[in-house]
Amino acid sequence: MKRKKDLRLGDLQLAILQMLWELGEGTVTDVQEALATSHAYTTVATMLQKMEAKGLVSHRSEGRRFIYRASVEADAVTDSMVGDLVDRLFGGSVEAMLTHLLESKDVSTRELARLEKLIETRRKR
Amino acid sequence: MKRKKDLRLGDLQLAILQMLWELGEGTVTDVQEALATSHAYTTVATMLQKMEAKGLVSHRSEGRRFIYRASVEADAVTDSMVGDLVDRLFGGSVEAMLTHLLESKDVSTRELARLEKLIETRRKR
DNA sequence: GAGGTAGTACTACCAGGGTAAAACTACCGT
DNA sequence: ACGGTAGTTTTACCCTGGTAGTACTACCTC
Repeated sequence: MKRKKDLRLGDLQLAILQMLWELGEGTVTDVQEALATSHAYTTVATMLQKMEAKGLVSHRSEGRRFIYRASVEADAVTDSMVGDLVDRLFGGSVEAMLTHLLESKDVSTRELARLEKLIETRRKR
Repeated sequence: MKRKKDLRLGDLQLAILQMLWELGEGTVTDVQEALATSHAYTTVATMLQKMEAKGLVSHRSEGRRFIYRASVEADAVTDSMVGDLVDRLFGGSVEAMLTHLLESKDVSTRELARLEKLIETRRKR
């Protein structure tokens, strides 16, 4: 019941992946411009290199420039990171995490209704 | 709507805090022995020093040894770390996080019932 | 009071995320 | 054909978490 890869990504790496998931693929410039926070061109390029070395992204050449794409799926990363936190903070109990979120966080009444519906359909399986 | 301190603690630091929350307070040896994973005495001691510098723990002397205690509350840390992940992965939407957990994770039917009840009481406020 | 011991303090690394300048290179336009 | 420029590659830091050996020191015991 253990995730094979335990990804714990920093802000920049995660943001870059998110951009690539959104764009499908893109050059360094594409990614750099798409990022919410401002980073030097070379910072993004370096990060992409490091990420490629780790197998998070891959690239193909088009002329002399690189077109990057994510080589991990969004779901896998989300699952891994959420799971990691559930493990670390709630001893692996998803229920505990859910309870925590429902109890202490600001969830609107409308959202609560939506969630109830979600649970309903979820229970029918 | 921003948390003042964005804590992103590593495994050891979090584990140490958890031990201190559980024990109330303790010496280096206490903490070291309470940890699930094995670490050299000095590793724990060094980490405690670093954590004190950051204001995560504090100590008083008793004879020549230090008694450490957490100076941050469990809730604050949990909130901060969960909130951080919600921000990073779900654009700040607690609802999205909840949906994710309900959809993709293994939650038993009994738990779903419990959660429904929780939502019920939660809605009454 | 001399020596072991239980503590803390100091010092030193490593890895990884992040940052970015500087160097190199291939191409493009005039 | 030559210079600028759009790209990549190289190099070099910083910071933090983690790891732990070594050094120092106070105390306790015989």
